[in-house]
Amino acid sequence: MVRIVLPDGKVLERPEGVAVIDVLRDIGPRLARDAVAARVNDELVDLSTRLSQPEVRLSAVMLDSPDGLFVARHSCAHVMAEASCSLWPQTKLVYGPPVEDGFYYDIDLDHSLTPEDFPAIEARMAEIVKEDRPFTRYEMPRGAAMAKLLAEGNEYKVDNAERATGDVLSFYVTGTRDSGCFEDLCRGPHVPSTGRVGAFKVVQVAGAYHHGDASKKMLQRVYGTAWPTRKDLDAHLKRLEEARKRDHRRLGQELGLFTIDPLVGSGLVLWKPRGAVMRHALECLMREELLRRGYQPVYTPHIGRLDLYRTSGHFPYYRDAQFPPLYETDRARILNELWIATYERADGQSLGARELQLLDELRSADRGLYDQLMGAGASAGAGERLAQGPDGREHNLRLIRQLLQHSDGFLLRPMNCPHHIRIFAADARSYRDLPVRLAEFGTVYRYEQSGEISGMTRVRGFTQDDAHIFCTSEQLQQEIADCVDLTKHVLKLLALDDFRVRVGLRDDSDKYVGSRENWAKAEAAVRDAVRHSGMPYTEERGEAAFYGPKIDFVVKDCIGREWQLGTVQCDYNLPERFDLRYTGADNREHRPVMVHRAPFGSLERFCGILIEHFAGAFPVWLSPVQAVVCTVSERSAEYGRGVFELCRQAGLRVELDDSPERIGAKIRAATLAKVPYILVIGEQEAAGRQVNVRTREGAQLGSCSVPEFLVACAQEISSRAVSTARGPVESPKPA
RNA sequence: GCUGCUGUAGCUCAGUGGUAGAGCACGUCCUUGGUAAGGACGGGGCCGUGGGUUCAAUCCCCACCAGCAGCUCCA
Repeated sequence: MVRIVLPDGKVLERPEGVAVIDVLRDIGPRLARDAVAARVNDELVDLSTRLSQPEVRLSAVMLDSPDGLFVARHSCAHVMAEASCSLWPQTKLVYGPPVEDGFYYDIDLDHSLTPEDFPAIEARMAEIVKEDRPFTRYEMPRGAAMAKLLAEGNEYKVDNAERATGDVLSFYVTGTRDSGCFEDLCRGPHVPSTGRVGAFKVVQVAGAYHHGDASKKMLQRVYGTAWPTRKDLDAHLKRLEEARKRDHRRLGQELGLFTIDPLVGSGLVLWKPRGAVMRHALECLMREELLRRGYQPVYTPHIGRLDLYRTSGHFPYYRDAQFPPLYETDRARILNELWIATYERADGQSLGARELQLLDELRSADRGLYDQLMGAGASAGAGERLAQGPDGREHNLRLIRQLLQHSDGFLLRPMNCPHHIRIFAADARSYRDLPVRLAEFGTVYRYEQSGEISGMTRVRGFTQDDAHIFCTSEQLQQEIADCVDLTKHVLKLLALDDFRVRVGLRDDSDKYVGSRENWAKAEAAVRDAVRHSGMPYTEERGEAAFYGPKIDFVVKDCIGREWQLGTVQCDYNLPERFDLRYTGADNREHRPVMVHRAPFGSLERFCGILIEHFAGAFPVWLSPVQAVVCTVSERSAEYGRGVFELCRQAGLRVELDDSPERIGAKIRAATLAKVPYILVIGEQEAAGRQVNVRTREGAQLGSCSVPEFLVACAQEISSRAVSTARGPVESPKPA
């Protein structure tokens, strides 16, 4: 017998081998009819599953529950796969899991699918759904199953089977077993029949690498969405459409905030006046906070010598993500390329072909330098010869760097830290000076892959609200905690409360610098700080910076893509690479620790996210235009111009619309421009020396005097009152 | 970077193997109008760039550039 414990605590006893569906039927016919799957103990299973353990917990899974949708979407992926195989018999199926809001199926197909194919796929799916064939599971011993898959000749399924665990592999037939119906290697579970997958739609197709490996073949990934009912599907499609309306690329265009011009360059943001206003407001906010928290502003240039980045490790670590170096001279270019070729040569190998070629180039470009390098000239000592042997790598790297002292290349800076480090190093530092906190809105340049560039969120030139803290290891804990606090503070101020915290740690790859001990200390410090902050967080291996672990604040944009905003990073390694020191209380030299941190992250990305967060309807303190004076007719225009001037003198960002349009059109224009306050000025207002206040939400707040309005605005602005597009909008309350 | 799609007026988009259209925006004029669109007229286009096919290319083919979606990457 099997003891079956139901969610309400009731216990049923049934013979061993009883099917879940039969148990549900005994509980209630409607339950049995509506369930799409079941949870047995903690496992999701088919309704046809037979119970064999002596005691189990059992609950029915309904289509409209998260579990039910997960199962139905997976089943829907099978239906889509069957449709594809039916339309294009050469389709090779790869992998088709449920995902948030839907599912996808990766396929290998010579015909490249376009949205024009979707109606045919959907039509075929609808037929399969209408046939309402059962999902029938059958199992085979691993050996037999592998033989079957090999015979079928789909190398992807063979690969999937090899990766699957267990002695038994399962298949699902949409129909009865051996009926010749579509079947697929699959772990399951599935809904009882194809009629139960809900309302679906094929939404897009795009490329995807097999196993996410860029060196592997590119497959076609067909995305679908599925919901319990047609109504739910429509609501989802509607939500997507609404989300697209708040896309910062669209709103940035519509509201005139920024533009990106191919003539200037891909991924380079041009801030138009209105966008610049909101960025400036954010910068002011941050400056106030930094001064309050003991930071010191600095300014540094946007480029630096290559040798700076050799010291830091940025060059050549991230060379393919950097704009190519600027070279003063051809000999600097050749020497640099020689340095890179030498650097990339594995230890213990002799000079490579590239090195020899560059040496040839150097000989014809600059014989003197060549002789110096090769030791043939009279001035060169034997020790300066370019070492040919297997152990010459380190020697040659040093030698080339030495020769580059005369004329080097420059790099558009990919990060600000090396410049700030050199400011720290410029003075003798005592422990009494620490922590030193150097802050700068520092613009950096990274050569992002062309396919990655997107609006303001992924660009090639951006400004970080950056700062570097140099402190003792005793101070480290508090400094990290303060940075986390600052980041939380600004996110809260902007009502950006939908973020997650990610602690990025190193993995075993070779992209990290520094010793294990340094990393262990840094990771402990970061983990400790975030734990003390009380925020939920996830630890992710392989997400660290190359010099240290970090705490990232990650938000989603309006179409669900995740972006890193604020970051706090702990670094024992760059102080070592730059040989930073301070004098301790013991009058001995000590190594400081660094914290890299940027609460906004990049102003470009942050503003992009803010645009979407507020759907362009910024709080008054951030609004590019805070009020528009709209005159009703020429008769009130002069008074209107006076009101405009008064507002402007009071420091309000105000515009005047005294055009010959009708008042309705002016209000419409101001509303669409999402200006928070519209001041309607007619003869009545002129007679009473008042303004009539209307909000972009359409509320008419009545009339008040100009000073009253200005005081209310000033209060709203100085308090940095925030209302999101979702929530209610606070307004001044004119009399 | 990879796969696919797209590129026509400032913006959103029609369109055709015989050198182009709409709406919005913009300009001028008329209208003096009270809380989301008053009317008339007008200016504006190397049809992304470079090659090719063709008597003829915005349209067909190729390459490049740029944008979009996804994948991969992201200090």
